[in-house]
Amino acid sequence: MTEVTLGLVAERFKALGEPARLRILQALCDGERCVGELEEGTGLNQANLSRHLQVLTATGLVKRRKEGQFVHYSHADSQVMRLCEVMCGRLKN
Amino acid sequence: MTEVTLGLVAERFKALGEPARLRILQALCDGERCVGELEEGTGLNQANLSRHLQVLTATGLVKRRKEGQFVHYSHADSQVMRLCEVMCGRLKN
DNA sequence: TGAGTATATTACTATGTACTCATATAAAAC
DNA sequence: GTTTTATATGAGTACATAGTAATATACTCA
Repeated sequence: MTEVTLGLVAERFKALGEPARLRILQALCDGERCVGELEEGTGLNQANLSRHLQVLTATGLVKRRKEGQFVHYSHADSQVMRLCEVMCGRLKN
Repeated sequence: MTEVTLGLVAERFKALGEPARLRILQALCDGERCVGELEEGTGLNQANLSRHLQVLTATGLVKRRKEGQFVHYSHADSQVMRLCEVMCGRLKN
C-alpha cells in the first residue's frame, strides 16, 4: 500500500470516526433523506449537520442529489454500512 | 445502535483514521513485532510510536505481550485487516 | 419583485490530538 | 549496585476540527 493510498484510507476512516457522522449514516440506512429530515433524525442542528455532510460527501461516503431547493443525501455504496457492521461485530470481543 | 455503542464504534474508526497507525497495522501483517522493529518498519520515532501503540491497544485493535524488556505487539484479530481491505476496495470506485 | 424556505458558508471559540524532547520505569548484563 | 537497553510517560507546542451564531446563497411561490 503506497503512502498516498494510506492517506486516503486514513481519511475515510477518520470520517467514520465521529459519532455525529455515524448517526447520519445510520439515518440514511432506510434511503435518501434531505437535510431537514436528517436534522430531525439525528438531533444535529442545521449548520453542524451541513458540515458533517460535507465531510461525508468529500470522502465519498455519501452521495448528494439536489432537487429544487432540497438536497437529498444517500449512502454512496453498500460497502459503507458493511464496514460499520464489521466494526460492530468486533465490539463483542 | 445505542448511543454508547455508537461512541465505541466511532472511537475505533478514529483509531484507524491516522496514517501512522495504519502503517503500524501494516507492519504487523507478517506477525508479532517489538517496538524497536516497528520503529524501523514504520519510520516513526520511539516516543511517537509508543503513543500510537497505546491508542491501538486501548481500542482493542492490537495485542500487547511483554517478554523480558521487550514488548511484542500483534493484530488483535483477523477482522482488523479485513476492515482495511474493504476500505481499500472502496477506493477504486 | 419580494417574502419565505432550504441549505451552505463565514468567523469564531473550545477542545482534542499528533509530534517532540526530556525524563522515568523496567529489565538485562556486567 | 552500576550501566545499558527497551519502552512508556510528562510537558509543551502546533495544528486540526467539532460546535455555534450569524449571514449568504439558491430556490419557490405569491
